[in-house]
Amino acid sequence: MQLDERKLKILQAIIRNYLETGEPVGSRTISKYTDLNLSSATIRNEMADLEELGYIIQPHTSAGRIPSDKGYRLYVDTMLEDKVNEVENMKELLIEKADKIDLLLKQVAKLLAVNTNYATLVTKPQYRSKRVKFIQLTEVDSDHLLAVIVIEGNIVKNKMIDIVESIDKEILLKLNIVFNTFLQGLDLTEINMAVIQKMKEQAGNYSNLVSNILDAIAQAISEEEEVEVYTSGATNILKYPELNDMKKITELMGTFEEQKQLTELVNRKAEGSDAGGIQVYIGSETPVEAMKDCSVVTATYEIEEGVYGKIGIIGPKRMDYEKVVGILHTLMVQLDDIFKKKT
Amino acid sequence: MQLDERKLKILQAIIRNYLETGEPVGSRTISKYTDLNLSSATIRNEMADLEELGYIIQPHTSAGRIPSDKGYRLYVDTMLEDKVNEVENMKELLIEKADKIDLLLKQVAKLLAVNTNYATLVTKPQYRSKRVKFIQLTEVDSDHLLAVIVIEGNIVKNKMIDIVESIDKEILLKLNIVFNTFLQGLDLTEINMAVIQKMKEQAGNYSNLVSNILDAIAQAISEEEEVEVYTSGATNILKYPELNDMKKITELMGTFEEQKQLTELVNRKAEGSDAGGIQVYIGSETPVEAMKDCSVVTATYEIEEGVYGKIGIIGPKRMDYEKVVGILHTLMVQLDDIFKKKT
DNA sequence: TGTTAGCACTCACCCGGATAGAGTGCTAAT
DNA sequence: ATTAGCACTCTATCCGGGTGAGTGCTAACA
Repeated sequence: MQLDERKLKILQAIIRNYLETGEPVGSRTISKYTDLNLSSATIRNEMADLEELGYIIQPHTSAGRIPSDKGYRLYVDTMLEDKVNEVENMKELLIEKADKIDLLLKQVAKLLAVNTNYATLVTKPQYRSKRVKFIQLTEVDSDHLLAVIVIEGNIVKNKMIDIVESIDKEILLKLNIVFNTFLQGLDLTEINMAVIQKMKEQAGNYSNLVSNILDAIAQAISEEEEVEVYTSGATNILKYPELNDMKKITELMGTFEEQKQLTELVNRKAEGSDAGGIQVYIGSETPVEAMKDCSVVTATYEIEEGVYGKIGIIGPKRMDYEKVVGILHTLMVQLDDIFKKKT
Repeated sequence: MQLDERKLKILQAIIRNYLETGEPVGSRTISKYTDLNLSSATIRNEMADLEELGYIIQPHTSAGRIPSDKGYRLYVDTMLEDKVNEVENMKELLIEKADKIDLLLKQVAKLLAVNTNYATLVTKPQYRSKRVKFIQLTEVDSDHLLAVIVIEGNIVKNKMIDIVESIDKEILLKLNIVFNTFLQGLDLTEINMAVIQKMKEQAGNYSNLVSNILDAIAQAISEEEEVEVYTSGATNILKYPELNDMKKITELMGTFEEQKQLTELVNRKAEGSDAGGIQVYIGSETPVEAMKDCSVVTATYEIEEGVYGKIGIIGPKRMDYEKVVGILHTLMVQLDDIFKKKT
C-alpha cells in the first residue's frame, strides 16, 4: 500500500486538527473539516490504511486517531508551510535591553517562552578554542591579587588570589610580563610542565606565587567548559493536559532543574532533518529520556566564526511546529543581525 | 478555657503525627500513640476543646483533625526540640568544592534541597555599600578596552568598551590614574556631575571616552543591585499530595521561575519569632501569595560585616520544622566557619 | 471499482446508588 | 473525670447501567 495524495491530505488534516484540540480526531470531523467532500465512511477506510502504515494510532478501540511519532515526522519533514512571522518586534525588544550577551540570551529564552507558550532553553555560546589572549595581575589590597584573564572571544574571567604579603610593584610588573609572554595564544592543553618550569625559573623567589596564579588561570579557563543553560517557561508545559500526569511532570521539571541532562539535547550535532540549523526531535527521538512524550526543536546560532550556542523549544508532541520553526528561523536571522552589528 | 499541660501534649501529638502522614489524625490514633493512657473518647473531648481554641481544624465532619496555622505557630514557637544534626558532613562537602562564593551558594541550595526534600532558595549576598575600590583600564585589542572594576567586598566586574582607535599607552596610564584618584572610595550616588566634569577636564581630548567608561562603571555597579537568587529542588514540592493541585503547582512553579517574587521573602527584616536569624512563616504569614499553602523558613548568613544573604526552605505546612530549623542552624554555623577562614 | 449509507458493536465516560469505614458527638455508666 | 458504647455523619470506593462518539463491516450504488 502506498501513500497517495488523498491519504496525505487526510493525514495532514488529522494532525492539524489534533494540534489544535489535543483530542483524538474522528472520521466525521475530517469529513467536514477538509475540502475533499468525502463521507466519513470513506475517511474511515483511509484512516484504517493510515493506521496500518503506522502514521496514526488509536489510543483505544472506538476512539478517534492521533498522530504517531512517524506521522509527526512525516508532517514536519514534508508538510510544513512557513507561517507568517509573528515576532517582528522581537528584534527591537532585544537590542534595546541587551548590552551583554548573557543578558540577551536570557531575554531570548524568556521572550520565546512567552511567545510560544512552550518551555525554552538557551545555551551560552561555546568557545571552541580557549586560547589565552591577555592576562593582567593587579594588587587590590595587601591580601589579594586580582588576576584578569581574557580568553579568545573576549570572554573575561577574574580570580582573586590570596597572598601573604604585599608584592612590590616592580615584581608585579615583571610577573605580568612573564605571564603574558609565556601564555599568550596558548591553549589549556598547551600549558605543559616545560612552560611552567621556565616561568618559575624566571620568577625566582616567587615561583610559589606563580603556581597559585597558574591554578587560578587553569580554573578560569576550564570553568568555561561546562555549558551554561538558561531555561524559561518550564511551567508552560503544565498547560498541556496530555502531560498532566504527576510522574511525567516530576520528571520533566526535574530535568529542567538538572541542567546537565539538558546539555545532551544541545551537544548533538545537527543531523537528519536539518533546514537552516533547525532540528526537530519528536517523542522518543529526543536524547533525553524524560522528554519522550514531548517534542523538541533546536536551532543553532553563531556569534562569530566558531562561537555558537543553541536555542531550544520543548513542548508537547502536538506542538505547533510551523509556528515554532518559523519563529526560530526569524529569530536566528535577527540574532545574526545583532551579532554582526556588535562585532 | 485554658491550654493545660495535657492539651498541649495532645496538640503536639496531633501535629507530630500529621507531619509524618499528611493525613487527618483521629482520636484513636492519639490514644495509642501517646503515653498518656487515655481512651479515644477522652481525647475526643480534648480535641473538641482544642478545635474551639482554634489550634486544630476538621477538614469536614467526621474526619480527623489537622493543625491550623495557629497550631503550627504554637508548635514552632514553644515545642521545638533540637534534632540531632543530620548534616555533619555538609562542611566537608562544601569546602572541598567551593572556591567561589557563587558556586558555594549554589551548592548549598542543592545540598539543602536533597537533604530536606523541600524546595530551597539562596540569595547572593547583598553588599550594602557599593564603593569603588579600584578601577583598571586595559587595551585588549585595537577595538576593545577592558574596564575592570573592583567594588568594596571584592566584587569584580568587567565591561568591554568599544573604541574607535587604538589608545596610546601613556594616555591609558593617565586615564587609569585619573579614574582611580577621582572615584576611589566613592559610592554610585556620590559620582555627581561635579566630579564628572572635573574628570573630563583632566582627560582633555578624551572626554568622550571618559563618558563611555563612566557609563560602563555605573552599569557594573548597579547590576549588583538586583538580588540574584538560586533555587533548587523546586520539584520536591510535587512530592506532597496536599499541594498536588494543578493550580497550586502552576502558581508555585511560576513563582520559582520568576525570581522577582522570591526576593520578597528575602528582603523582609527579621522580626517576630527569630532565634539566631531564623524566621518561620506559616501558611498565610508568608509574603508571597502563591505560597499561602506552604511554610517558609529563612535564615540569614553573613559573609563579613554588612555583607549578608538569606537561605530559605519552602515546603508544605506540615514540614518537619525541627529538622529544618536544626539543619539551617548548623548550616549557619558552618558557613560562618568557612567565611571566617576565607577572610 | 471507488464511494457511500446503514447498522451493530466497542469502549471510555458520566451518573446515581449502595456500601464500607473512619471518626465524631453524645449519653450513660463507672 | 474518665470511659464504653452507640448512633450518626461524611467521604471514598465500587458497581452497573446509560450515553455517545467512533469504529468496522457489509451491502447497495454510481
